[in-house]
Amino acid sequence: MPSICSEPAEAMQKKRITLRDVAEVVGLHVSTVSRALDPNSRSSVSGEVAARVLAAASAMGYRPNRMAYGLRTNRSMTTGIVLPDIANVIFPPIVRGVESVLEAEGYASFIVNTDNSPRREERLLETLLDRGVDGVVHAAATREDPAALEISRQGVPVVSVNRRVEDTSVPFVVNDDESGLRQVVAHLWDLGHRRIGHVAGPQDTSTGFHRLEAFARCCEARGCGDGPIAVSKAYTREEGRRCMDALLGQSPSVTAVVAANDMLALGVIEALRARGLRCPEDVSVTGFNDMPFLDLIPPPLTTVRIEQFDAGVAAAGLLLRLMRHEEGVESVTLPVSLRIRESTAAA
Amino acid sequence: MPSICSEPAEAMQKKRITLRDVAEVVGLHVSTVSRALDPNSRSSVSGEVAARVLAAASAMGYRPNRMAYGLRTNRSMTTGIVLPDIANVIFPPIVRGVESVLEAEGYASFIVNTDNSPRREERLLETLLDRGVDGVVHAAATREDPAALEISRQGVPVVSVNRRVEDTSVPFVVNDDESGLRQVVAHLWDLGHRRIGHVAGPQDTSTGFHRLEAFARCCEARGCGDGPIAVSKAYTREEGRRCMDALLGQSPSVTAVVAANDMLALGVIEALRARGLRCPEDVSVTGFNDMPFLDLIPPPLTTVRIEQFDAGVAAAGLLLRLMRHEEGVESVTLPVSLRIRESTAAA
DNA sequence: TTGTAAGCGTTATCAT
DNA sequence: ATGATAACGCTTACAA
Repeated sequence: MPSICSEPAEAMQKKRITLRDVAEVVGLHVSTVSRALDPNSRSSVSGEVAARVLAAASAMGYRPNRMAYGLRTNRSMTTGIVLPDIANVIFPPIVRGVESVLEAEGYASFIVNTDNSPRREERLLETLLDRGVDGVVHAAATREDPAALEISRQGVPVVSVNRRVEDTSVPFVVNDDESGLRQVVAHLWDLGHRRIGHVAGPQDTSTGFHRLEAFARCCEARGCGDGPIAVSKAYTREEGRRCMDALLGQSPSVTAVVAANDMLALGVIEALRARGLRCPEDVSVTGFNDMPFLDLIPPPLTTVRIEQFDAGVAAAGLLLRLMRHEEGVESVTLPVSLRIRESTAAA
Repeated sequence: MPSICSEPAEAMQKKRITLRDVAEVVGLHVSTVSRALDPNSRSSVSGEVAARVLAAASAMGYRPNRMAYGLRTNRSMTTGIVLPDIANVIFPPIVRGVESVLEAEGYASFIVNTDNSPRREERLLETLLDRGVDGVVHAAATREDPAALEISRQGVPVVSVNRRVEDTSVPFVVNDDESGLRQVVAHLWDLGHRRIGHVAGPQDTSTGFHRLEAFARCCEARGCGDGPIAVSKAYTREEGRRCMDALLGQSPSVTAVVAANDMLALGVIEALRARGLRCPEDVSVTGFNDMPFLDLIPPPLTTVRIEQFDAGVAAAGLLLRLMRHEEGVESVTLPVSLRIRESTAAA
């Protein structure tokens, strides 16, 4: 098929410049060019050559082929961020925190969304590994997370953030759920509430589980351990509504409800409103997370502030150390603080 | 270093199974195994062999190395989704729409977040291409988007969604901004408003630009073309507040304000409130997008409903056709509808 | 139907 | 300081 010039101006799919192209132009061997281009081995090449190669490469618009690089080195300079729910506004700040440190180190981050499905989680983790990510920040971990444990065991650096896997072989950055719940219950107790209910989070998440545990312990300690509890299946408004309905059916006399997070709390307040009950006049409600947008939604929610961005930063820090095979990477628990607003009032 | 068994049980980094490993086990050549595993060329291998290979591969937990596959075939079965703002809740439904069709076709999607920075956008697009994505769904396109145009020109399949690039070489799925704005202005006019202001979106986005154009045209046609206009630099609450302050300074007599999207509208209402003005009693306000959460924020916002999930589905459909090199991939404009709620009232 | 071998674009290990 | 060469794991003509 002898064609003088078969390129239609349209689809000028100009072939990507490779190392060989650069080598030909500068009249050197590809290996020399490779060395000149790699900051680490640049020292083993003459200054004159380094300069010439660098100039030619940038002039020609050379961009290394990451596939080839990855195949050869088994590194991709890419990390994955696994989110349980892309629509939950507490995660963007975490993502920003993670990216702020990883980008500075030359890593690109790909975000994936499990929609709280373990099957999707497993699939997506596989996908990420197939694409050769060097590490994973996991914000969608469950307490027993076979998929996360498996890849961690295989030697893939994984750090969970916000939630943790009970098996401590996966380092984590979490918020002090226990302390947060203690502060919330103390606050309600001080307001005179003696019949306090709890809309718990999904029990396969560490947050849901530990907040429920802390709630029970605090109430027990104060002698009001008989408050009603409803366990949600997901951190959504819908589940908040459903659980609150169940709670009220079971025990109409509650004067306060501790929700395991803000989303659930919003659902709780909706359920209250649907029954003609008001918050906080009839029932006090608390959340957890202090998510964005809360300031626009009445009543201003009393909640537990967590430092989302900082958690992301910390998680990325751990991941970096893991990826560098450093020793003694310790999990961290970040402090939280109670934000008293208008959804809680005297009993 | 003669070690009988140097593997510490700890770091049992069991080497990844390769095609060769499978080939050895079944006693066949790698090429035969490769053919047996590829549904397309499986026909050229005996049924018995196919079965044996498939069994062995799954028993051994074989997972193909995408890097090698990609290096060889120049395909990665991966697509990128570029978002302008991961914290904006209108994008999750779009992402879900995109994923719903791409996943069914075997593609994994990686989400990246530009934070509205053209520099980040350029960097992230490069990152995605370096990692060998087969196509890009671009929700962060600007009207003149050098980076998007460049990769599109290079032959990378790109579809923009929600926003469009003016240069039509990048196919798009957008909402009918013009119609939406016409409906909004007609609604306000019918309510008796004659002095209508506009808080416009960033003029480097097609949404901001075309909504402003449509606003001006509609007002002109009705003889109230002298309403004040403030142009925002980003679709955020903060910018909404700032622009509304400017608008009121410039022209305190407006009785209605059309915001270019819901985020801006929320800021507008905040600015109003800060001055002791009420919505809708003193000033009517409208938004655009009908984003999630709006139902919880008072007053219920009159806005333009766009079908976010559908837009994602449509965009993914176009992208698939592009990736298959099909002809005649046509951009689409989706219909919108006015949602009249309580943020608008008689003048 | 199966095997052979080349090659995708790199980096790393030699030798020069 | 630079060049030759092998190898990473896979696909795909081509040969048998």
